Order: sequence, then structure tokens, then C-alpha cells
Amino acid sequence: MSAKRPAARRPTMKDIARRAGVSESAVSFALNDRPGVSEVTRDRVRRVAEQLGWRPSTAARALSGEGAATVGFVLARPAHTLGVDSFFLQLVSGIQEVLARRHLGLLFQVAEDVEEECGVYRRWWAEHRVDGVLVVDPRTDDPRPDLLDGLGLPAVVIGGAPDERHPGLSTVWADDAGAMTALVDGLFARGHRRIAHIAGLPGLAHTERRIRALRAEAERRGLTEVQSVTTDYSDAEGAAVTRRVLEAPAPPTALVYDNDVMAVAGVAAAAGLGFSVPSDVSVVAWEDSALCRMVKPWLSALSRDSVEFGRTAATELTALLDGGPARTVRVPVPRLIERDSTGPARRA
Amino acid sequence: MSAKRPAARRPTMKDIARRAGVSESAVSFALNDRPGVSEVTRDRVRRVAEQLGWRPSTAARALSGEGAATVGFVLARPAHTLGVDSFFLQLVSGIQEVLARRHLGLLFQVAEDVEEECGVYRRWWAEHRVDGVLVVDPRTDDPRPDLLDGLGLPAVVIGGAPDERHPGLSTVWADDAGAMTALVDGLFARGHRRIAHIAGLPGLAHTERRIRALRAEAERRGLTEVQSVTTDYSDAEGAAVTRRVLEAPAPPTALVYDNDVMAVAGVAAAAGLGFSVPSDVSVVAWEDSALCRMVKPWLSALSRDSVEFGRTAATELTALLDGGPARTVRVPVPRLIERDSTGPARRA
DNA sequence: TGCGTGAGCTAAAGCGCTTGAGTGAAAAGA
DNA sequence: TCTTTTCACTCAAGCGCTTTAGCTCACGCA
Repeated sequence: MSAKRPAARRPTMKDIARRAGVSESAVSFALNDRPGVSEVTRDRVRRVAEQLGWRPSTAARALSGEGAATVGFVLARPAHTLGVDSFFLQLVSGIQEVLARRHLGLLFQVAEDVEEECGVYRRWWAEHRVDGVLVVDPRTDDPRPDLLDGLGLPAVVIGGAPDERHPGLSTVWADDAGAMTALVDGLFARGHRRIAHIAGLPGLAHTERRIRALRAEAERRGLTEVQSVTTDYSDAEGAAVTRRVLEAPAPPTALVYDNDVMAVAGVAAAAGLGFSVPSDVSVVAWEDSALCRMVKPWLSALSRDSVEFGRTAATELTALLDGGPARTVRVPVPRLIERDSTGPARRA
Repeated sequence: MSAKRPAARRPTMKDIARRAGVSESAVSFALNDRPGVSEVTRDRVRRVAEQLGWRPSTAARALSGEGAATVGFVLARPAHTLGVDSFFLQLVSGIQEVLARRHLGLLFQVAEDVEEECGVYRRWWAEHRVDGVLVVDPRTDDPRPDLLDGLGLPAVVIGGAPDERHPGLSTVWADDAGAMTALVDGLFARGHRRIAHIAGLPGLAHTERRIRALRAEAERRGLTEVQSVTTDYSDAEGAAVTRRVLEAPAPPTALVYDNDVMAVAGVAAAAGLGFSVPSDVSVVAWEDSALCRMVKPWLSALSRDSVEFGRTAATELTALLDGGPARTVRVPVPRLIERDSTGPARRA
């Protein structure tokens, strides 16, 4: 309890070796389940290690070629954009669950943009800091896969589309296109013909996928009054765009929002214009969270298990670190949770 | 772009030494701004290093006693509790800003509870993984300061009260008591006599501080119908507690919520019971976010700059790592942003 | 001329761990 | 009985960096 560090010395393998009366190498063999020591010795060494509270120094491990036992995660969003968001904490929490079990650390960094993010990867690689990384928010024209491939840094892209151009990277993705198609299908069945999609950031892979899927579905059904508008995911833009589309001569009867925050803001904006939900206009949020049950009416939402998404991604990365092949795995299509914000289209 | 890692070799000091025609030690001196080399050589070495894209291996650095260049951050909350939350991402984002500038990494982990969190600290210490940690959610009876003090791990406690018992730890705190006093002051002035405080998790230091401050202020003014009820911060409990207190024979005329999520849920719950805000009951959220402007009426809220809070904490930690003394710094008292959810008390 | 001095550099050890190349003794085979 | 194999273990090098001690040479000074 002194002001200056008492700094208890960490036990090293040398300490164990001395106490167990064997050489350091024997200790290494014993502790790493490698052949070369008898079961008796192995047990003794293990006991001594336990007793001393020994843990391998990651630094030393890393230096002797074992990797840093750490995984990197960069969030490239300007600080002020990180508003109310449940997705990332949940995702990270799922990632953790898997990593912690293997005593892998998670190095976390927020960056301003993708360019800075690339710099972080380079630095991490050069500093020998991470064994692999998890990449989020993939873009349609994304420099990161090329970079990571070039550095030979194992990586899992979260939320990207299958990418044949980078066979070294794993991908974990949700079928946004399928979800969008099913969603439009449902809306169509209930009479909706004019649909507005308040999308997220342009350039994000999943934003583009949803937009394309919506357009394709509209064409297939011959719907002409279907549109997508991109935003920055903020409540402000969500509200603004909502007002804009609803003030048109023939306003949409259904609004699909790319996140919960905009959906909530949109409902308020609609109410402000005298539209009531769902009788005048139906609302669906892409992303379910407590938010959706905090407003009246409760919002119908596409729900996915973000924690599980994180677990899956982390599992793929560990597989990659173990020398496994890169894979592309699809997580379940988000399910539509019907609450009170969706109903039949109002008769024209 | 091959399937198996091309694994470009990282340049080491040896490479630089060879290219610059000097010894490794000279390179070390040159690159660390230590005396022992001429300016000419220093420049040459620097140029070669730059050209090779060299970065020191953190592993090697750590091993030769320089520390891991990494800071730890544990969030001890069960995964499902990590709902809609703006505070932590903002906090972390502020922390990052300061750390990144010094090329310090942030090792992030979520744990189930404080006990597991202590285990993480022990492991990090033994594995030589971090040079210091940031501790959040301090409790009234907290084992962490003792542990960290014992390990000699530099630490900054975020949101704790000044702690004379652990002179080795820095503390960054907000004056919750002062804020609460001012808040009650304002409510009192507008005629509120019956106040309910829907608090956060019991046992958290700031929860207790707020509760105590409220009680003290109530006693000072002779208010008898003032109460605090603890919750788990969730919208569900926020709503439930709101219903309970409003159904009392003499319901409160003002509700103070310890976070924005509960406040929003509380407004909805109040509406469900026929109470309108603010004419029947005033509502204040402790923590401002986009959420507060997503509901009608817009919520009055105590606002603080969480990003700046993070910056301050990280700055204190780096000071500690540089060998500076432990300090206790207070961040500005949260400001009340008056919106539409507060008004004069209804006449009895 | 000799000697101390300091600037500029090199050699080498050490941090904690892994690992391939030994070593010595017991067990197995001829 | 002697060789070969196997087993259990030790030695020593090496990972990339820091750091201490030491070495060399030019310079200043008596």
C-alpha cells in the first residue's frame, strides 16, 4: 500500500525450473504439453507453476515466434458518430467470449476513417502486436482486404459479402439481400406499393446490398415508387429524410430504416407531420434493440443476434490462427419481429 | 494474394544497422534519442528506419523492460446488460484519442463480474500484458484498488470518489453529489416536494453518492417524501419502478433517472398510467444522449462530456506511466439541459 | 612527447521463452 | 555381451530490443 510500486516480481520459468529441480527446457516441455518429459515430472512442474501463480510472459512468447496472443479490432467512425448504439458492444461482447476462453487479448482502437484504420493495421503488424484482426463495416471499394492480404495478417471480415478476390480472408456475413426481399414481400402482400428505404452510410457493403436488393425486387414486381436514400445513420438525418419523403405528393406507405435510431427518430418526425403509425405509414427498423420498445407504437424490427455474430466471427478468426483455411460463413437471416408499427397499407 | 501468407518479413534493427553501416546499439541510441551517436549518424539511421518502415517490436521492447505499451480496460457487466448505451463508447473513444497519440494500445475485455475482472488484472499482470489499467464502475466496497495496489499496477479509477486509502491510484471523478444537490434545488424552487430517484445499480460508488446526496438534501429541507430506488439500469426495471412509484397514493411530482434509457422507458410507463409529462410529473435523465431527443416530450437531462471524461482519465494514466504522482482530478459538474420534460410542480 | 578526456562507436549480456541438437542411462534387440 | 533404440532431460542459440562496459581515436594541455 505504499505510494511507490511494491512491484512484486513475476515468477518466470527459471523460478519454476529451480524449484522443480529441472532445466528450463523441461519446464517448457511440461507446460506446453510437449513430449520430452515424464508424466511425473510434468505433474510436478505443473504443480510448482500453479503454486507460484506463473503465467507465460506474452512478450517473451511473442518474441520467440509464438505470436502475440492478441487480436485487433478497429472501429473507424468519428467519435461523434458513436451515438446510441447497441450493435458494437454486443458484437464485441460476443467476440470476447470466444477470445477470452483461449486467453487471447483484444486490442481495440477507434480511428477516424478507413485510411487511418489501414495505418493502424500496418503499425500493429510492424510492431508485432496482433496475430490477426477483425474488420467491420466493409465497403464496396475497400482497401483493407488488399492490405491485410499483403501483410499476411489473418483477418475475418464481418458483414461483408463473400469475396473471391481475397481467398486468404474469412468472411462472416448476413444475407441482407434475402432479408430485404422477404421484407418487401411481406409489405407487398399487405398492399404496400410505395416504399421508402432510409438507408445507412453510402459505400458500406451492406448498405449497397440492401439498396440493390430493394431495387431488384421493385423491378421484379413492377413497382416504380420505391426509393432508397442514404444517410449517416444519425437520428437527425433519419428525421430529416423522413420529413422529405413524406412531404412528397404521393408519400410512401411504408418506411424501412437501416437502423433503430433512425426509425425511432423517423416515427417522431412522421407524427410531427400528422402521419400516424401504422395506419398512415408502416415502419420497420433494421436492427432490433431496447429502443424499439421504448417508443409508441412499438417498432417492428429485423432482429439478429449480434452477440452470436461476434462469437461466430471470433471463432473463424481463431480457426484461421490455428492454421485452418479461410472460410465464408453465413449467419442466420435476420428475423422480422412484428410489433405495432406495421400494418396493411392505407387505401389510396 | 496467395492463400497462404506471403508474410513479408518485418524489418528489424539489425536490418537498419546493416544498411546504415553501424552497430545495432548505435541504431538503438539513434532511434531513442539517447546520447552516444553523432547527429549525422542519427539522421542517417532515422532515414533508413523510415525508409524500411521500421517499427519497434513491442514484444522485444516489453521483454527488455520497457513495458508493454498497452493499457487495459475491463468492462464488468454481463453481456445482456450492455444494451443501448452511449456512455462507454464515448468514454473509450476519448481514452483512445489520448492513447493513440502516444502509440499506446488499449486491451479491452468484458467480464461477468468484478471477481472475474480481478482475475483478468492478475493475468494481465503476470503475462506482462499491460502497463496500467483504467477501472470503471467503482463500488462502495471494491476489491480492485487493493489488488492493483498490491500488484503495483498503475491505475486510474474512473468515476470513483477521492480515495485516500490508495495513494497509488489516480482518480477521475464527477461531483455527483453537487449535481444532485443543484438538481433538487432547482426542482424545489419550482414547487416539487415529492421526488423519486430511480437510481442505478446498488453498490456502485456513484449510485450511492447520488442517493446519499439526495437524502441529505431532503433532510436539510425537511422533505419527507423523497425516495431512491435502485435498479439494474435496464428499460424494463426503469418502467417497472416508474409504475410502482406513480401508483402510490401520493405520487411524486418529479422523477430523476440515473440514465437516459430508464428515463425514456419511464416516460412511456407514466403515459401508460395517464400521467402526462411535464404537467403531471417532471422527468430528468442523468446522462444526455440522442435518446433524450427521440421521445416526446424531449427530456431534460444532466449532460457531461463523456469523451472528455475519457481523455482526462487516459491523460492521468499516461502521467502515472511516466512516473508522475497519483492525482485526484475532478471533471466539471454535469450541466442540466432543460428541455420539455420538466416544469413547475402540479398544484396539489 | 605523453597523458587525460570525451565523443562516437562496438561488443556482449540479458529480458523470458521456444527449440533443435546433444547427452547419458536404461531398455530392447542381436 | 555388445550394440541399437528409446526415453528423459540438458545445453545453447535465438527471437528483437536495451543497456552497460569497454574500446578507439582525435583533441587539448602540460
